[in-house]
Amino acid sequence: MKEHLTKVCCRPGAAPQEVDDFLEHAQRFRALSEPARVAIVNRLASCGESRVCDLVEVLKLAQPTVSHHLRVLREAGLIEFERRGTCMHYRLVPATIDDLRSTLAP
Amino acid sequence: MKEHLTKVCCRPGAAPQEVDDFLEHAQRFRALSEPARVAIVNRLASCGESRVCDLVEVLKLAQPTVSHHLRVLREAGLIEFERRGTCMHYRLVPATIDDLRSTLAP
DNA sequence: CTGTTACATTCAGTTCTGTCGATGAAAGAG
DNA sequence: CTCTTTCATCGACAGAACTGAATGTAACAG
Repeated sequence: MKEHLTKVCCRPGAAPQEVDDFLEHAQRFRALSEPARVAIVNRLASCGESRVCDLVEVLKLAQPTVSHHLRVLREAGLIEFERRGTCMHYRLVPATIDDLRSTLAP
Repeated sequence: MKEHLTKVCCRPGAAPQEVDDFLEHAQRFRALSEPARVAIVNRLASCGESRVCDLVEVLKLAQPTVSHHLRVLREAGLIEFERRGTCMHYRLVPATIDDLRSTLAP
């Protein structure tokens, strides 16, 4: 009695959809799975740009910790930076944000 | 020389926006930070409903592992279930998905 | 050159999380 | 009642990740 009456997939023509196919999406969601990183994204969204020293002051976290979170967001493609003098100016990458939002669309 | 010339927040009238204020958003993003869980949400979105045994077959993961992921998604409010006989039928909670998507809006 | 500022990286400690075998609970079938 | 099926929970382990002190690096001032 191994056979199931219901089909495994409701849409026979759809792609196989293995678990690994969703690795990239999961990695971007993971970048937003920490309150500090959501706070960073929120600030960049409202300010347009922020320096690291400002983020350290706002988030009340140690500077290496903030740099760590910025690296995670950067590697996920959610933010980018530009050097001006000794300061690093971070800003959002709207295209990635939009792409992530569209994956939640019905 | 402690004082900065630039304001800490670009929008003086905005809320304080502490790190902990984003804890709830981060928790929901965390629920989607695993490929298996994104795959579950994707399947529920396309099938409307799935039993646990079907998800085990599709995801090729052990049954306790799938139950664990379902619990994470359930506690995040992203999915809900209904018992029919001995089977548990899981489905999405569209309101939570929509709410999460709106947090990524500009 | 030296010193300072702003930031990244390294390292170590702690906590968290995915995975699955073993077990338990709930609902039928007979 | 017993047996089977379906799923949740428990327990343990390996790997991942957050945090921050110490250190390294790059740019600028003097």
